[in-house]
Amino acid sequence: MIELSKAEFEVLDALWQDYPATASQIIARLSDEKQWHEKTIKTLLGRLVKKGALSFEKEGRQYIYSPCMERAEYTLKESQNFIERFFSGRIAPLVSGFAKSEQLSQQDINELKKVIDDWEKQQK
Amino acid sequence: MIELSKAEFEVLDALWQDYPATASQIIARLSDEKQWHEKTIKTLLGRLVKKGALSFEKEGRQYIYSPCMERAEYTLKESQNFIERFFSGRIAPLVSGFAKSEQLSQQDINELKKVIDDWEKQQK
DNA sequence: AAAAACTGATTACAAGTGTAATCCTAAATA
DNA sequence: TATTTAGGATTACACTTGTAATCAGTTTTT
Repeated sequence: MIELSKAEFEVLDALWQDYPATASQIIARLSDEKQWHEKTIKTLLGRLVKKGALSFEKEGRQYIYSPCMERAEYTLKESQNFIERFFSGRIAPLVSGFAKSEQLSQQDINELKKVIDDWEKQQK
Repeated sequence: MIELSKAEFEVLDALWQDYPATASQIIARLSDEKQWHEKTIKTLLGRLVKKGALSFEKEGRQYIYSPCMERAEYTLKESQNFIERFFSGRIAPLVSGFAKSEQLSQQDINELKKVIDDWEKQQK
């Protein structure tokens, strides 16, 4: 699995919002949430390319970036990894921890029910 | 939140197995799963103390270590953090991702149902 | 008592990370 | 055309992390 740092992920996440995109578009998107210097973001873009998380095409003297994988694919792998490390690969204890500490809303519960429902239909 | 590295967490996890414990007990526990040198584990213990994740008492010339927080408390915070970063704080999309990629077993589903059930009883 | 072994403390060192600044070249502007 | 500017490439630098080795003092062993 490609290992991304937190900052790298945030840049990739900005690209996932809408791609392909140029560096300056990505910088513009991030400027709302982060106080990163433009140079910082370019460094991170370079590292993402080096790690194989992004590809680009030249257009004039600019690069047009695209992610090399889908967000869902990446977050699924990260999730598996996380759940393996902290909960021996089982997902229920994570949810249970949230429930016990009253971190679950009725909406969460409804959404979870729907996920279960869909899963069961799928099995049939 | 105290930030622990992967290696640090594994050492702390070994301590959570049973504590208080001495360095050599922790080293013994870890020797099954990891090929870490004894010195490496002691370094990690030192870093955990420095970060405030462990405390110790002297007993003769040894230290008897204890974790400064419970495992459930730590994993809950990590989970919140994770879900915030990757799923904007909502837990269902994580579970849904697992479901879609066929990572959920019937047992997982049963456990999740139970969590939901308990939550609903709690609400009443 | 001298040597060996064990404990924690200190030091080491490369790779990764956050956070840019500087350099170099091409394009835009004055 | 001379200069400023915008883009990417290269360099920087402190802090963290993985992974120990060395040091220094105290028990054990011989």
